Amino acid sequence: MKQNKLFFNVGIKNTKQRNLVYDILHQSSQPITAEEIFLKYQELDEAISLSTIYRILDLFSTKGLIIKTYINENTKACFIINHHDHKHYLICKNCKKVVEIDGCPFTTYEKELEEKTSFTIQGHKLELFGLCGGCKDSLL
Amino acid sequence: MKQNKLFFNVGIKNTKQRNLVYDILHQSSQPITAEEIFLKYQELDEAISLSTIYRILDLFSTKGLIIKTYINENTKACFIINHHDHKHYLICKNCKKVVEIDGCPFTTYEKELEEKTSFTIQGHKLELFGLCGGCKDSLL
DNA sequence: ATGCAAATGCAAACTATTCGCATGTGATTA
DNA sequence: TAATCACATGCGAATAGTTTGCATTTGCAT
Ligand SMILES: [Mn+2]
Ligand SMILES: [Mn+2]
Ligand SMILES: [Zn+2]
Ligand SMILES: [Zn+2]
Repeated sequence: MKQNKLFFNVGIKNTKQRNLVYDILHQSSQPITAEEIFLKYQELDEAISLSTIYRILDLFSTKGLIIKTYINENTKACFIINHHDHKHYLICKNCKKVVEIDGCPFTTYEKELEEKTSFTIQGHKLELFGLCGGCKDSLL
Repeated sequence: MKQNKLFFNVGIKNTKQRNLVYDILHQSSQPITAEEIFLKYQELDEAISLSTIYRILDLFSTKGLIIKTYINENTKACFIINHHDHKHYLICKNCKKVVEIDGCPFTTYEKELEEKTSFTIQGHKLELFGLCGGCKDSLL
């Protein structure tokens, strides 16, 4: 099997399953669930065990290749390629569309808060929700 | 049983279980899970079925008496009394302490975003995480 | 090519939550 | 106060998402 630079760099083995799961995540513009990956995998006429997908997603997460997130008050975990840029999402409550927001509205706020609370702030999660342009119109 | 004004107002029956679950939520300063409620209920030498707790929490949520939230990237749902004020939380990654932040850093930001994205924004969820004062010290 | 640690597949376990159904209870009415 | 009845509860079973144990297979260093 052709060496995978990405996997080699983080010190994990190169397998057919990992390559394909990575490709699927890479081609997805939105966060996707383990089961969605499973289904896309099958569409490519390949077989994989769902537990292998979970193990791969876990590994990718700890190696920092992907981000695990619970979007949309959901019970299912979602995964997305880690582009190493800080992103937030806008989620349509009606059609569940997820739109990336660029930029982050916090710059000074976290500093203020650190002083007020004596916490050291390491990160945050911001999710905005509402109705997208399309749904707004169709719900008239 | 003494009439419960709060329950009467939202048109639901007054039961021992509902009263006690409400009290437990009311006395908790932090969001708590169904199971935590179950355990506190038992500490009061009362018995209840866990499924009844889930049904009560569901009812309280739809009646607007409480808020269901998935805090801390957690797989379990948490519940807290609805004080009808907009709150955010600061969560310690080490000890899991949850601290309320007063105020909300967004005022103009949502408007800007509506223009940029054509979404109608109806709400948002912001969670900040880091280390609390105590944990910062003890992790030296 | 060989050996071995690590990855996979499968089934079973697990956790949080929901549901069906028999029984019990609170609110309304007489 | 007693009768009524819709609705609340308890119990166990079902479900959804995820994890784990173990036998088998595979990638990679030698
Ligand atoms: Mn941000
Ligand atoms: Mn806010
Ligand atoms: Zn939409
Ligand atoms: Zn702490």
